[in-house]
Amino acid sequence: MAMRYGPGHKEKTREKILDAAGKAFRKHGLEGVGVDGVMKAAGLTAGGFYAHFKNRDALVAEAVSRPLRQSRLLYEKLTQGLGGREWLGQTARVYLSRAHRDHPETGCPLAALQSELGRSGAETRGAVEAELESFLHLFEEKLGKSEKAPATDRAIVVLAQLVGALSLARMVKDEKFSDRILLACRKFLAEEFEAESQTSSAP
Amino acid sequence: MAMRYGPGHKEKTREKILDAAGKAFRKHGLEGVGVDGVMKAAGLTAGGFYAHFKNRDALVAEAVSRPLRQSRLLYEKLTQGLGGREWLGQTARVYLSRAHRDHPETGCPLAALQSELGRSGAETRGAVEAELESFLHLFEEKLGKSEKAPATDRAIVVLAQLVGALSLARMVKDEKFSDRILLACRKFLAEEFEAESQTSSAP
DNA sequence: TGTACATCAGTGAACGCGCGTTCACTGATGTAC
DNA sequence: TGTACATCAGTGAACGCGCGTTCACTGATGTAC
Repeated sequence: MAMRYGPGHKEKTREKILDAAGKAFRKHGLEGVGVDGVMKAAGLTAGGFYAHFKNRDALVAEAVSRPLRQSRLLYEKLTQGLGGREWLGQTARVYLSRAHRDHPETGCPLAALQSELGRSGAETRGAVEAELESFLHLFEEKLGKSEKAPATDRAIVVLAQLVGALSLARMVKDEKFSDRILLACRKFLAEEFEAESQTSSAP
Repeated sequence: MAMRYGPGHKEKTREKILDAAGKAFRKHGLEGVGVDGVMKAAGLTAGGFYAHFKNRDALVAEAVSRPLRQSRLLYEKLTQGLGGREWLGQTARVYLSRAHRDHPETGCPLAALQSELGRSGAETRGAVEAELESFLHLFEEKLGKSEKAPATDRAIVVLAQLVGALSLARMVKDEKFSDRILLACRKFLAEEFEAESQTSSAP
């Protein structure tokens, strides 16, 4: 019972697979779900997979970098006009929220797959690095430089803080403890990080 | 050709397995190496494994929490007498070093296994959480409180920064870029983090 | 408009392989006499 | 001191299972006449 509806539908199926894979990998890890599981989640059977992707590695690279790119584009729109402390406060509040912590499957792939990405092949690592640089450029623009550190360094520190804090919060078992980690780091970024920072709001 | 040398040798074999597993898991991930691979790395055959551990999960829990505990005990000795800025500067220099980045197999399990730990079973997560709390207590003592934040919050922020920065540095492909991540976060911790902190050096 | 055919996205069974785990066996050590 | 036996850490073959990948097949769609 094959269901096909004219041209353009292969592309839609491909996107369904990528969406399912993106969620499954973030939820269960890059090795926690197989081709069969991804295809089942997309409402398909395993055999059809190779009509869309060369092999499993190609799927991983795309399924990780795609949501990174998508959320950056969305995020650029959402924070348009914001900059400096205002921007940082809102970013920290959203990124270090309980909702984000409890739903890795729709959240940041960097935090969800951190250690596994460090061990991934060249294809995946390259795609991730490019997206990571784009995020840093955005952060630089929003944060600006300070008396002591250039904008790039400040962007790196903020990104490391965000990603590290969310990972720690997901690692601990006790929910109160986890909440405290989120709150402490959110407060730090919103209230203490380089209080004298020069804002350079985007146009 | 079984090699056995009297009492106490089973315990030594068990430790050899744990050492091999600790390194292998940090290098290849919790799912990147199997019982067979761990036993081979320890110079043994797969079958003998179950004389030492109930099952694979029991090995994982112990192989992750043991190096955490060991490095904390060592680290407590090494930083005895230090506190405040001096302590933080040295900690950042060692943790965010290129040597640490390039050798996850002997480094911090939190950074090496971050995302996988977030998905581990209750046994592993519980063991990790206990060790993580011990580290935070040590950090609190060393850092002390500031005008704006209690010691616990400051300890959490520093730990998140360390773990997040090392993970980012391991994720990117370009070495110069990776070096810059380490340097930026090291500088931040050593020179900018709450410059007016009250030191409370351990006795 | 209606029939015959080509296309090709998706199916589902099959493959070889490595995994975690089990178990009958081996053989060096420590003990009994 | 010397021989016979019990112990038990470690061996290695075997198991059932799920993985990534292949491939002959299916059947709804679009096209030709």
